[in-house]
Amino acid sequence: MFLAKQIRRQTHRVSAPKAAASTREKLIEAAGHVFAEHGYQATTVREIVKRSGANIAAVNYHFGDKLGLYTEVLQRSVRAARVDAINRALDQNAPPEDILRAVIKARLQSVAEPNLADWHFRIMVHELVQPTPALSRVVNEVSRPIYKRLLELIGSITDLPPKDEKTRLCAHSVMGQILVYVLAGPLLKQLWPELEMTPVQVDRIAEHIWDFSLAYLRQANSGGRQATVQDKLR
Amino acid sequence: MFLAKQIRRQTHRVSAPKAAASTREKLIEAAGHVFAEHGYQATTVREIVKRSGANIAAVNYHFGDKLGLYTEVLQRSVRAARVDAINRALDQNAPPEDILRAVIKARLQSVAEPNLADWHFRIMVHELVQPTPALSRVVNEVSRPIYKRLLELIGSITDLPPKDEKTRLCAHSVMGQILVYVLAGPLLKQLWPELEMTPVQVDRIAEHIWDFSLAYLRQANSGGRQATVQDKLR
DNA sequence: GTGAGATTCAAACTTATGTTTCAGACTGTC
DNA sequence: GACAGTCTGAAACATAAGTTTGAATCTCAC
Repeated sequence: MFLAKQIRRQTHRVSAPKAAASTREKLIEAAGHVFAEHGYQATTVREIVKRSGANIAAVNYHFGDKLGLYTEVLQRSVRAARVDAINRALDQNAPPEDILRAVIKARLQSVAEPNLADWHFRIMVHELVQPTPALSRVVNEVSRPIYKRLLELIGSITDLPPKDEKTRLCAHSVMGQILVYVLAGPLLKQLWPELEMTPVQVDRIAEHIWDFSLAYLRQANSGGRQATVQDKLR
Repeated sequence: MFLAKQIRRQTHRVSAPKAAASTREKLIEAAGHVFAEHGYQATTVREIVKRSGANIAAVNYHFGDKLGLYTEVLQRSVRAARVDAINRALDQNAPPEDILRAVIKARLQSVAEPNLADWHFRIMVHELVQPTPALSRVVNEVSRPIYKRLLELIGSITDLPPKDEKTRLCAHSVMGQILVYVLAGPLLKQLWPELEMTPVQVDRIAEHIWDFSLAYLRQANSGGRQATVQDKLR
């Protein structure tokens, strides 16, 4: 009895023991959506359990506390998120310009499916505005490699070193153009009601961002030497 | 007595009656900083009154409730913020390209002075991620006119109608490049520690965003006709 | 200076929320 | 079918935060 209580307090089911992970999984799924919508602070465990149909005590039983659940969600997030898609895009053997386009598209598509599976990115956004204690580490572990590869990618288009200030500024310019749709989605929707983030429209936007960015990147490339024929033909 | 209480509950000093606005002003000032840092939800009135040196009851006395104080802060924010600077930039009689540069600079400079006077924009950012009930209205009242003018400005560079989809996408591209520094400031700092948002550096960034954007805008302009000499020179 | 209203203060109240408790249900094992 | 361990449920608990209260203090016109 007493012992059991103590043990429970310590372990709180750190990993699914058997196949009874149903409640646990439902909690994570529900928590992802709620955290993504409201952020960590503004989210109540009562809303999570209500959404998942679980009991209020389930969170503490399975994850120790609210932060434990959040950590679990965040870790899955960074693992499952569009990171895969981005990495796949970055890995493919293609001209850097095409890779860039694929990356933009992969990232932007996360906005198009707000209901399913892609609260991942929105959680990152909340982390961005209001970092939670231990979790900026997780963000960092995922963001840094991607950032690094984005620098290399852009550097290979502009023929500049990845760590060059200009390369970084260009990377930020590309990131910013994507971020604005993720972050300011509701605001943009108000300013431009016709804006519908359908997959088709998202593709158009991604295409625009690519065009917009390449206009400068190509020019930056041909800054030193004269523009080559390849530069001029797409 | 009773009457006084009732009246107090209704009016809660809706406007400063005499010159005794000291506490009231201190509250607004302190609240601005705290709200900008944590957002509405995560901010406690106790932190605000502690920072301002006022008593806990002062918030309710002067503003009715926490939301009343926030509303006041937000209204001042949208009035005082860099909106003035932006409008001034938009109003000046100059070539559209130069105006665009001034706008970018004005907006970006709000990041450089994080301590003083410019929590305004950060509050907007929090509104963006977590809109508070009645206040998205305020945001809208300010954002829409600026958005409209930005469209006109960019339209005048690209020779496209302001409401054209392409114009809008370009406007978003410019906005995004600025937003990324406001929103992702802490993250970028981690990814690129050397990044110091000094006034000088901010100017360099603003200049980059301008260059980056114009590379496309000019090209878009010359989409129909051939690029003019002016287009090619700077 | 005095009184009325405005303002401040410390304390208490109310509600929301994370957490704990403990009894009971479930599950698989012997 | 009894047992041990796992899980769930309803209720209670503790704390934090927004708000209210009523007395004390201040301000200023008369």
